[in-house]
Amino acid sequence: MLSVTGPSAHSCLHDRTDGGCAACKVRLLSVCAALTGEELDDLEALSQPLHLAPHQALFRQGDPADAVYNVTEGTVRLSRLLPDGRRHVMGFAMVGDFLGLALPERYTVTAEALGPTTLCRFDKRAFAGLVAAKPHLLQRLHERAGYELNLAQDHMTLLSRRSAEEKVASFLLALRERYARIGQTSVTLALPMGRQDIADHLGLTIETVSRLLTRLDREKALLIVPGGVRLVDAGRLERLAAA
Amino acid sequence: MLSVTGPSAHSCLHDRTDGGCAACKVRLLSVCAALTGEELDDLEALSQPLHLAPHQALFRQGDPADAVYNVTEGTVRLSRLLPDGRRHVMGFAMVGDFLGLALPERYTVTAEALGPTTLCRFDKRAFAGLVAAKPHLLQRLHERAGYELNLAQDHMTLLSRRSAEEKVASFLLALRERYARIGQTSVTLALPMGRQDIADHLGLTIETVSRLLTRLDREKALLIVPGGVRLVDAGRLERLAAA
DNA sequence: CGTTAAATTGATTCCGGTCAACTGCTGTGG
DNA sequence: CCACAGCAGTTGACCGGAATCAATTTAACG
Repeated sequence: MLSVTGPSAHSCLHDRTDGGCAACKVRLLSVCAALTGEELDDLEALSQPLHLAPHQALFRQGDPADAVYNVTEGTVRLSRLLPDGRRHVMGFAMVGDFLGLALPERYTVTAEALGPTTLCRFDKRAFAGLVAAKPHLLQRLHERAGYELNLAQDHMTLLSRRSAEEKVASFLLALRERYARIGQTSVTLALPMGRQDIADHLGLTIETVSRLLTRLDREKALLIVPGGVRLVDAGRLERLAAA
Repeated sequence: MLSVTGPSAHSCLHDRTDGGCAACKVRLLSVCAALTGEELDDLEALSQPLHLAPHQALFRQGDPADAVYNVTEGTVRLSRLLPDGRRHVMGFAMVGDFLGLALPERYTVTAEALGPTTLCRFDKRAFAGLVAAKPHLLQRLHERAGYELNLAQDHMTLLSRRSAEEKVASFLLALRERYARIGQTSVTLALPMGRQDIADHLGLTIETVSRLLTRLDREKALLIVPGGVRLVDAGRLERLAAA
């Protein structure tokens, strides 16, 4: 299906039989990194592995928020629907990302799996209890929230002050950056999301995204491959994005 | 100068001689609301009143972040400068707003006073110490960060998916909402920021903002007055913003 | 009153949106 | 095994909203 996604889905490492949180390969990427030893055992007692099929919704905008999640495999699309039907894709949660950072009453976005996805689910009340008991976990959540806020501000700047071409180039580079952060370094970039998702993320139309990708392909800045793009001339993209 | 800003600047109530934090009129609006009694005394010991003249910078993007602030009077413009000179105004901090929520290493935005402004300054190290000692203060900071994140997401949606007219209408209504939150309820809305600031906040040009305001004036949805606008037909603005 | 910055207004351009047709892939059922 | 339905993506023609360029008017202040 996706020819460039690398190793396919496997069982959730948060599953107790697999060694639990201590062995979780996304632990150091996630808020769980705030915890050690027996604290991890407490966390593990709360965790429930969860598997989503492609296009399956994890939760919807407006639903009462009864759980928080940690993505361990795959990609989740976070979006908002406007009253008139227009959609805005806030972002994409990838391996190590935490959903429900702010511990809100109700979810403010809809979360849907883009492909086969696994997560760790934590009951919100129980998790909130743990947070209340472990200040450095709260500390870590807050740091993460600050980081997210910063990303959100970057994205605002992108949305408000940049041309379509700059948006697409920045998007690809930001995605490469995120893959690098989770140890995926390849010139070929998987795009688990569709063109419409990219458009709704960048405030463009699907046609514009398509046109720009083909143009960048034609100009040999990248190569469109099934399920992703190969960044042939990353320097050129960087120049476009920086402008 | 501004004919609609109401009572003019007065001395910072965080000043010890004025009764200190306990008497601070913005306390319940700010993160300080997390604290009570003697904890407030601890906070107060750290607080330094600060006065800014119009257009004076509080800190600049990239500066080492050595303090956090609470706005007690006036309005602060938060902006980012892009390498090529384009500017994005992230938002406006008003009475009760906290600057430096995420306790970052370096400021990610530039903060400048729009008019005469007073703030409480807290040394960051000292404040961080207090936060570490008082989990419910951290809790409160984190709640606030979540709220900010939510606002940022709303604004992203606004920037990416709405027409110029919707942007301007939404901006005015959001501003009214914020004034209401701090007890300012008047049909006349003060606009302490200039047209260029509004444009840079909404991802528009100054000409477009000016044209739209004039049009809304001509259509009797609002009335442009020195230093602000009078919302004559708020219902109409709401219909425009909701679209 | 004169100087300067902010805001408004007008003419024109152009980027990205809209509408529409087409391509190609994938899966399904006869 | 092929026909075809259905959908994602691409491509083209055209249009329109906001940007750009350019004066001009208004307000602010010494």
